[in-house]
Amino acid sequence: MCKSASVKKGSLLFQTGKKPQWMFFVVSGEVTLERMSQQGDPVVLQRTRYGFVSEASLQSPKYHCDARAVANADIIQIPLTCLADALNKDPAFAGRWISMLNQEVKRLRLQCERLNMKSVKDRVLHLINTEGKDGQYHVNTGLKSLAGELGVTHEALYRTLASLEREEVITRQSSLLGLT
Amino acid sequence: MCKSASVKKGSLLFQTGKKPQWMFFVVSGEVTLERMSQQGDPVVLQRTRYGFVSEASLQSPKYHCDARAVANADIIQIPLTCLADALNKDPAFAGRWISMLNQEVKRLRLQCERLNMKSVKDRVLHLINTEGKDGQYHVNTGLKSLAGELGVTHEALYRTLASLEREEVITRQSSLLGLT
DNA sequence: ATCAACATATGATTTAAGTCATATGTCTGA
DNA sequence: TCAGACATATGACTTAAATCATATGTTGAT
Repeated sequence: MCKSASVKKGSLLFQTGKKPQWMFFVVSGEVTLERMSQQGDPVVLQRTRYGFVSEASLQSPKYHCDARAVANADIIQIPLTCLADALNKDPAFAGRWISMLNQEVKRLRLQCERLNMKSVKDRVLHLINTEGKDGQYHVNTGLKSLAGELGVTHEALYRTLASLEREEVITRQSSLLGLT
Repeated sequence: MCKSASVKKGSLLFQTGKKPQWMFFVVSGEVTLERMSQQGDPVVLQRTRYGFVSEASLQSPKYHCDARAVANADIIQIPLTCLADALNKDPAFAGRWISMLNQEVKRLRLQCERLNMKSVKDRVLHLINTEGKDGQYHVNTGLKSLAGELGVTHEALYRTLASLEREEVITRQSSLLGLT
């Protein structure tokens, strides 16, 4: 019923406009949900290292974005019919699914809150406080990519991190950002 | 089981930190979900004129934001126990609930995409294109409030709208923004 | 081991938006 | 109907971030 697959870095799990047939679960590696902006640069809508990709496509007639493996990834594909069955017949499973969607809604609300902040400094601190653990945030995919998620240029992020470190508000050890 | 209530403009349906007991459905009026930023100004996380407020609080031990009636509102309160029961026993209802969460996830992803745009002009056009209907967006709650949702100052929004109108990219008739 | 591609980093300059000020328009409650 | 509160609007000035340039560090493929 379900099937496993390995996908190469750069390949697409699905494309905008196509009809959803599977639900994808990322076991390892990394998959992003992307849309092209009018300006032609890709916007990352979701980034998954372990979990479902495009949960919201469950009842969609077609995808509204692309899913791209940004690193070699192992994924599990579940037929949507199978998933719909499980949701219908297993209330506990449906409950866990709802739970996951609730989490995603909360995460997205926090991200919107963050993107509403004017200064890069505020966004970085908000990120550490909301996505981090004990004032420690692990940068998984490089600062350039993080800059994109924070809605700022990579230059602005480099400068802000350097400045925050100089002011001794945060510390940096390789890819770990910590509040002092 | 469920109970109706009228709430006055300005009053809170619930507060940050309190334990969720009810799910609220807005029948008329308007309710916002708000959090105070470090700077002390409120950030609107959700704005509902008809529908559920704080769907994501279903399985939360406590609220992570306030719900405020920003206009006199009529609401229905459903005990969470009752809602949980319905989700458990009625797969069709659970399906509709999941559907609603899917919609909210998509809406939030679009909002994040919008907030990632650098210029006010781009955000306004993206808003009309994604939230509008046939290139027409109805401003429900005033431009000042819209400015907040777009993550810009009201002055910047006034100027941008005036400029877009001057350049004949959009038209404005009272509270309707239309692409030309 | 070397090269190419890419991330990180920082300086110089430009620009869009924020901030502050002020004025008019609109709504609401006494 | 009047007054106060608030939204809309626009100008002047400031500022933070974008943009453009350049340099070093890191990584991966051949």
